[in-house]
Amino acid sequence: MTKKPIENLSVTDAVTEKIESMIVNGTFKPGDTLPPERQLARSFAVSRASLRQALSVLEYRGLILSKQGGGNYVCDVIKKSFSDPLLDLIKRHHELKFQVIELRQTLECSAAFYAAKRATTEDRIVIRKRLDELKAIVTTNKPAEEARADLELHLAIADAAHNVPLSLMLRNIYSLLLSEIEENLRLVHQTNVNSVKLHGQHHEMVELIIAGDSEGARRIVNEHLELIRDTFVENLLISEPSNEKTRALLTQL
Amino acid sequence: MTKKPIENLSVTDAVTEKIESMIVNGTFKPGDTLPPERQLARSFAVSRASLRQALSVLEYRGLILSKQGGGNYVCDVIKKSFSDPLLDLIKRHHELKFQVIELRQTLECSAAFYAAKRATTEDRIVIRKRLDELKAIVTTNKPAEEARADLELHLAIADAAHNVPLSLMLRNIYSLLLSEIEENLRLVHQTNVNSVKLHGQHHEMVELIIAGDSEGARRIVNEHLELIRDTFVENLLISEPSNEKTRALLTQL
DNA sequence: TAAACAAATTGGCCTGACCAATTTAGCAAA
DNA sequence: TTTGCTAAATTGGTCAGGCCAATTTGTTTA
Repeated sequence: MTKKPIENLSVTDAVTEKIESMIVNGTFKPGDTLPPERQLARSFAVSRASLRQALSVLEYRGLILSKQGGGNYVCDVIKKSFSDPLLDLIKRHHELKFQVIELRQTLECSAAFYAAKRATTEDRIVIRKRLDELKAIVTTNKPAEEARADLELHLAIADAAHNVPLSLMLRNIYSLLLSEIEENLRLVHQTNVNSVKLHGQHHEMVELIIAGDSEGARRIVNEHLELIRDTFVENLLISEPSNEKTRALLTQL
Repeated sequence: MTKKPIENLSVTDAVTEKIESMIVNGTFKPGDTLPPERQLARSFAVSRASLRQALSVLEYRGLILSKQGGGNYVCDVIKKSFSDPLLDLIKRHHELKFQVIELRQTLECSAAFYAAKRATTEDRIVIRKRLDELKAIVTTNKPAEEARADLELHLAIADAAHNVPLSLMLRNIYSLLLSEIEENLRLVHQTNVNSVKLHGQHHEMVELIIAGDSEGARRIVNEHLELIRDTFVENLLISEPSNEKTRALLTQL
């Protein structure tokens, strides 16, 4: 006997699903205005408050748009919904981005440390290859591709650490920060000093890892991410110098 | 004259952002229960209906969880994003546990480092309280409760680091390792030397964090987890001495 | 000590009301 | 008729207060 999972839908959830399906199956078409809230609530036999809770979720999801005095409109462009709440959160809170970079620093330092200890011959070959590829791309001056190549190098190092959870976690962080990293690279390249420094660090960290100098590798990666972190903070200072959150951030350093 | 972009925030949206910020900046921590809706509404000077609309969006986004009669809880957001595949993996592959402990070591060292730098007065009070609770429980000789109290102390330290992703990640690791930690404690207590050492470390790490000695805190936590890691390995050696994976593990140290 | 009950707490839901933005209808002027 | 303005109706935004049901908490009882 297959036990049916108890239907634990709240009134609000039920209404949300109902309206959603009516939009999906074409009862309400994009651009349409929904019936007035009072009428809609009556037709669903729920209170206007519950209906409005449902509508607010639908609006957050980008399915409808509410205009005071106007009505509730079905959006013609279904906004891509964030499947990942954390990603969503980080996009809107800069101080979290800083924290993620900090976390990245923590994890990468360890990754380099263990990579220097445990990298196999194949690992070393891959790491060196990624470094060469990065160097080649740098000369073409294409920030997006460089960001990707940059990440590939760091990823190769992470994998060489032979710690699955560690490398999984870093992958997640990279995907979170990809656009951020592009932006940062652009900024780093505005000052030649930093640009040279960054590439020097890449070279050095690879050498140290391949040489098996775990403490040295940890140190150089720490410096590397220090530079990245500082660039990010500078970026913030330029774009939002007097922002409250920005100032709060600075007190933590 | 800088024209301010018109603040078109509805009451509901403003409340949503407010609560969200309070979660992000640590006013409400994962697992916390929010104040009752009526009280929260009063403190924001909005109606309960508006507050509830905000809460419903936050719940949809997976930031909080409402339980009728219970309260509104702050979720461990990260479960949905960072560690979902990770959790799966580790449950099915025992050899990953060692790597998780290693990851824990990495994360906790950083947590202690930042906690020493950033802990507020309240943080310090909580940390000291957790230590006292742990000490009290140690005398009762109940491994399960001691494991929980142990984790609570480490958790308090993680929270004091004021890095949301870091603390979320550690929470997941703890939940993953809870049973493992109990087992380890049992083992540690079989030798009085280690037992005394462990509790001494707890005491010392709290003192160093409260004193603001970030490097010292990092060092002592590293030693602490080194001891834990070694105990785990010894445990493996006892239970599966000639296991292939066990032997492979030893070559990595 | 532990189990069972009762009270207080808390979220879920509803009704009805008022305000503010928008739309609509009506009317007057060109 | 057309245009432009104004007032009324419509509609979403918010609030206040109330009742119900699930949960938690404290107390009593076996």
